[in-house]
Amino acid sequence: MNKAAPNGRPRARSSVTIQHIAARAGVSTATVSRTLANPDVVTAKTRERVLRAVAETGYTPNVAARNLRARRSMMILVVLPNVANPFFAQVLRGVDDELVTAGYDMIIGNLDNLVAREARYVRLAQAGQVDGVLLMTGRIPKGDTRNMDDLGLPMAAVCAAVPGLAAPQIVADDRGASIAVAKHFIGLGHQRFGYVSGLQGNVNDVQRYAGFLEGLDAAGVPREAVTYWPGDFNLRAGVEAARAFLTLAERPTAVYAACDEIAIAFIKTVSDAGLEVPKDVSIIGFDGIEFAEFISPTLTTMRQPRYELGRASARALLEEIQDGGTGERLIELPAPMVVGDSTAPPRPGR
Amino acid sequence: MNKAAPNGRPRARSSVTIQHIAARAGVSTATVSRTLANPDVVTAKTRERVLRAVAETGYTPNVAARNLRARRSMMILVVLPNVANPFFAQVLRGVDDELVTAGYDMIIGNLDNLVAREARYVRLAQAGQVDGVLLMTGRIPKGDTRNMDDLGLPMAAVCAAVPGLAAPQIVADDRGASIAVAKHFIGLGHQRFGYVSGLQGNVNDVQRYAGFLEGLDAAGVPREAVTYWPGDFNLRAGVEAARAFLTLAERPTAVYAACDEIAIAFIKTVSDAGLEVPKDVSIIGFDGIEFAEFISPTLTTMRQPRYELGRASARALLEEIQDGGTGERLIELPAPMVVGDSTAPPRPGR
DNA sequence: CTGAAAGCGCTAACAA
DNA sequence: TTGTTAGCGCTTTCAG
Repeated sequence: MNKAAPNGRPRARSSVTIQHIAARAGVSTATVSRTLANPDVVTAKTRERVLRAVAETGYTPNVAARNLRARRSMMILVVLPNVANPFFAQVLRGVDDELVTAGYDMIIGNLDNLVAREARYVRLAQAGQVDGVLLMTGRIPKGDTRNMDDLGLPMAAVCAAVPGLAAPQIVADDRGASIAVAKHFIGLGHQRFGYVSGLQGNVNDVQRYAGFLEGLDAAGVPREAVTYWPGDFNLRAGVEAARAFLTLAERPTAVYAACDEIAIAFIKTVSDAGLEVPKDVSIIGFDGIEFAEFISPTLTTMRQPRYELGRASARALLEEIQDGGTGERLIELPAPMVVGDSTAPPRPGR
Repeated sequence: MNKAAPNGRPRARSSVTIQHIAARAGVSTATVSRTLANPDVVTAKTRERVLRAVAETGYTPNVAARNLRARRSMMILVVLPNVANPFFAQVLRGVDDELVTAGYDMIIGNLDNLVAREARYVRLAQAGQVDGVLLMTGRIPKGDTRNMDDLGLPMAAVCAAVPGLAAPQIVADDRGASIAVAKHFIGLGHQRFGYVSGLQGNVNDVQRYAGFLEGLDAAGVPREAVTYWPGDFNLRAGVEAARAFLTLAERPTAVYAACDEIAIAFIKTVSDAGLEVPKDVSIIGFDGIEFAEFISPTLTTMRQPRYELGRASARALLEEIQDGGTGERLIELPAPMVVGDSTAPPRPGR
């Protein structure tokens, strides 16, 4: 038992080790280990004595020692673009629920949208700190010497597909949902369209834009009928796109936003400028965040099954860990439309 | 749960160890270790040889071994009520930013609002898995045998104060902010008030309600002039409170909501019922979430410095770890009012 | 400045 | 069924 360390030395922790338990129960350390890992393999009497000793002392096995010896950590690394983004918070809950049941915990690898931060987590993974990696970033984290996919570590991707990754990928059907958006607008009679993008180059954004164009194209809408405003996945982008929209002489009557935040900010901005939604302009968002139904007008949006995305991906990752990698496979969950009051036919004559 | 991969041994990880580096560089393992931990202590020539060997092999020290030997993990456990709550997501970003600079990573202990889940994380902490614990829950997690504060582990609390915890606590000034809310309403001329609570018994909620009453009391408002609606910190609570509000014959003209979600849902619900905000009823929320300024009318709210709460608490925890515990101390960050369009004087004659 | 050697606490062969 | 024993890969005295 070491005493209070003055200068940054490790303080006293749970100082009771497997040795103490062994001594107290009058058995070997191996028996203690067995009792804890596999109770049925020891006699009832032994088990009882060991467990009593454990209870009396409040013993908990040292994880570092166990990890070192057993070569596993029961930890999963979750790499995500930005912890502050509420979207991922929901997904994380699904991930956590699934991991906890399997006895795993999660380490958060927050990139804060900075590519430079990737290397840190590659290092962490390479150091044997985790048993698996869940990618929410849509790309393979780059390390100093090796990349995340070069570690022989079980992986899975969620939310954003990673091109060329040989691992399970669980994503929403961005393209299909976006085709549905186009169809919905077309069905209402719109003829001039706008798209406010998410982060440039983001896989989801690319898919959504592509799907939207595809859907419009199928209805014979020419590409020139679509105005594109670049953005990112934040509220600010909606404000800026709306301002650009307002300066237009001949405005689109139907705008598709890459996420709900953008859509909500767009609505707010054009409303403040005196336009009416949906009479003057219809808007559809993406994600189906909770706030969508608490603004006025309520937002028409494509609902991503965030919790289920989290669960499914965690489950897939656990399977990778257990089965040693059943490997590549793409699971696309549908993102159904939730119709709100932000969409309507265009004003006559528009 | 099974521990070993079905098909034999654990998969190949970073198989290069300090031994390999030592051999390759023609030095002892001790020298390799020193070079990596403290480069200045070896000669330039030695350093160069070791670092080359490291670079050539892509060697990364095994963390479990290091943890075991060094008795530290460079991991912080963050216990939070609910990962899915966007409020905490922001705080987490502050925490992460601070931890990363100090070389720490974080493990998320998500309680999912379930007290029963606490024990799991007490165990994790007791197992030496982390160097410190950050509590966002407003209570001390209870374990099977011991509680979180009984582990001799550095701790800090953030967002919600933990009564009787001998550790730094970093919170927003709920009480002071709520007094300001009362004053603001009073200044506008209101005389009948409502309060929609957060989760029953939650420290923050208790403080906010107390502060609100205190502020009203100071202005001579009798307790009967305040209607209380129980809730939790979710949108749904705002809907329910609003419905109750609508049934009242003589309605409050000023409502204070324990968080912005509640306020937003309240506004939506009463607006849909034909009332005008703020003409018929003024509303103030708490937190200052981003959406507050993107609804109509924009929300008056008390802005919590979420990112800063995260940073400050992480910093305090790191100090605890380094200084061996400077201990108990309460830091209250101000939560300034952001005035929106949801507050105004009551209609004449009300 | 460097090397030898002793473990950190635990698990898993292998014996008994 | 249980004990003995040999490490897992690393850091850190203690000598040299």
